[in-house]
Amino acid sequence: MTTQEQPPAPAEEARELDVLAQCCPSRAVFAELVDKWSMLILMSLAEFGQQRFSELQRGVDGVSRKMLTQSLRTLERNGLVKRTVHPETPPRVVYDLLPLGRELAALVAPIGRWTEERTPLMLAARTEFDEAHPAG
Amino acid sequence: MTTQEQPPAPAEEARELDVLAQCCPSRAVFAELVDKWSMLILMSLAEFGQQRFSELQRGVDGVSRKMLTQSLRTLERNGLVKRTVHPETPPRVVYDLLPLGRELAALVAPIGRWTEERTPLMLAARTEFDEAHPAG
DNA sequence: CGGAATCCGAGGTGATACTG
DNA sequence: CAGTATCACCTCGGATTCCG
Repeated sequence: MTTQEQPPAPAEEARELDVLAQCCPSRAVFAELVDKWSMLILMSLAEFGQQRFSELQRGVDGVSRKMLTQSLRTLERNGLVKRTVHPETPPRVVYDLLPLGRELAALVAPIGRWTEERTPLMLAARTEFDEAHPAG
Repeated sequence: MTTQEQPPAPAEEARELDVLAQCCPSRAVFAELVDKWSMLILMSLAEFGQQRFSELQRGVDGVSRKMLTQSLRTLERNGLVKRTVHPETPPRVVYDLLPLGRELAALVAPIGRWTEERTPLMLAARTEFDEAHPAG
């Protein structure tokens, strides 16, 4: 990507959008989406399809109602997730991925699978590291 | 993946993404790595190659020394990054990706590029959402 | 220069209670 | 059921200072 310094873009949107730069809007968006709960929610929705609030809370193990609500709101606000309220009694609220969310979920899933594959290696590395650094 | 001994396997219920289960070791690893700063650091190292501490601090815009140190330690401890101290004066410490880190960086980079591409869409979605939910 | 140590405020967590 | 509200924590992250 923007590996080498391009000549200063002449006030064009050809300007390098780099998430590494704090000033870039994409950086703030990145910080909002790259969140532990948000990514797990995306994975759950991508794997099991649309789910109710309580299903998500059970699916994404360990998430509190507060954080689940908050993360879903963020995902909804950025156009990644659709929230549908079915006016029944008791009420039924279903969350589903929008195209934008499906795109990101497709990129996130490999990280989940990679983590599962490589966890043994990383746990071994931890042990080695901790033995080499007994003090701290 | 399903590293640990399965308790009385409650029938099927075979999860494909163990990272969603709190009990699975990969979940804790995932939570450690899926961190804003860690991912930005990986992107910087992947894009610009090995870098010194101060270079990383300038490259990953906005990161404090504390969080940079902490994130680098975590990455080092899990075997993703190698820390090399050159005994000079002033001291020179260089960080570089290990194979494991290169693997993850390759998965993270697309998310960064995707964020940059889709930021305009998400900002638009935000505006729409905020207008539809004036109360908050 | 590359941290470690310290302090401190913001924000996440869990429990509980309440609403529509 | 799907939240919101509140409170008591307690961890996290930023700023500052000090050290080899």
